[in-house]
Amino acid sequence: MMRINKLTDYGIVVMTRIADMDQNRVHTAREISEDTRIPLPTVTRLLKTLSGNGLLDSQRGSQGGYSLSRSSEDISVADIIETFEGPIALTECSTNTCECSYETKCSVEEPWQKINDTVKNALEGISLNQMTGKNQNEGLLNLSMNYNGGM
Amino acid sequence: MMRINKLTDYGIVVMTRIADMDQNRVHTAREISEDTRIPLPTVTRLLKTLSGNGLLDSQRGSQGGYSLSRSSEDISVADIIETFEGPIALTECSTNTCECSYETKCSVEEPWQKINDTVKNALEGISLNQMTGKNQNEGLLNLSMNYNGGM
DNA sequence: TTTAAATAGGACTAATTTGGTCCAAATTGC
DNA sequence: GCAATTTGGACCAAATTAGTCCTATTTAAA
Repeated sequence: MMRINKLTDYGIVVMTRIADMDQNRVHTAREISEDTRIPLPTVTRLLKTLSGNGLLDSQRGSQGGYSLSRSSEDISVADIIETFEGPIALTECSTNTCECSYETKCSVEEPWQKINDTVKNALEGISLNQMTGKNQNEGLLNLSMNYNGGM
Repeated sequence: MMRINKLTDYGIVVMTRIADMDQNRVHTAREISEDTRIPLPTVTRLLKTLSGNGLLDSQRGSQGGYSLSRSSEDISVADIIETFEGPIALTECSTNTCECSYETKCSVEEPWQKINDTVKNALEGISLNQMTGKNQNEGLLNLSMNYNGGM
């Protein structure tokens, strides 16, 4: 548990898949559905959300489809998660709209901010490019170096 | 979004509160409920879970109650989260029971493992002691130093 | 200009998870 | 024995999430 939502997970799969495809043409929802085996209606919704949030460019009409709005190096896992789930925040308390119905909750607010920042930075450090097949090893290497270096 | 559950959040509040209390005696569910303003039945359940997982010691009967099973320095936020939510894993794929119904999902499995490790390590680095009022500043300082040093 | 192939937007339902409450049993100290 | 606790488990209500479907709009090509 402490999971990201299933749709977010699918969203990352879909984006990864598009990043792996030919960048010189657009890809239709149907094509991506067949490719990932995620049901078409669901893929449709994912793509709408992703393009609505600027991670994908869309082209309507016949011969239309979707493509990455920027290079896969410039799209992070955090970008995708935030598209589906809003700002990365493990507790309500760590958002600015905190109401803190229970007194003591507030004493843990500041530590939570830092915890969230840590998680957020970790996720921002993973690019879509690192999730794709070809660049997988490089990506992993970088991540573990960055992380272990600090601890 | 991408939240830990409310009960987990409460669990951290409760544990923090107990860590802030007199360590020389046990504390009843009623006392903790009044202190945190979390309803008694809910507190009862939280405490049962926490003691069942070894984070609290329990003493039955009259004059009974709960106390930390070990020093607040030796209990991490990760310990508490895992008590309520099981192993820290942002996606199903990152647990060993992954079924991977969609082919492409598997190509993102390894990166996810690393992402989870990063998050997990961050949470393991925060002790309950750091969440309490008195030691708050020290704790925060350590966390941010650890983290920023690496990136 | 018509048609077919796409995306866009939003409503809706079913399934799942979560939060919260309650009850009966076991334990312990007075 | 009695009162104060924890223990274990069942249970229901509320909220969230997943998934589907329908209609409108846009575009390219026949």
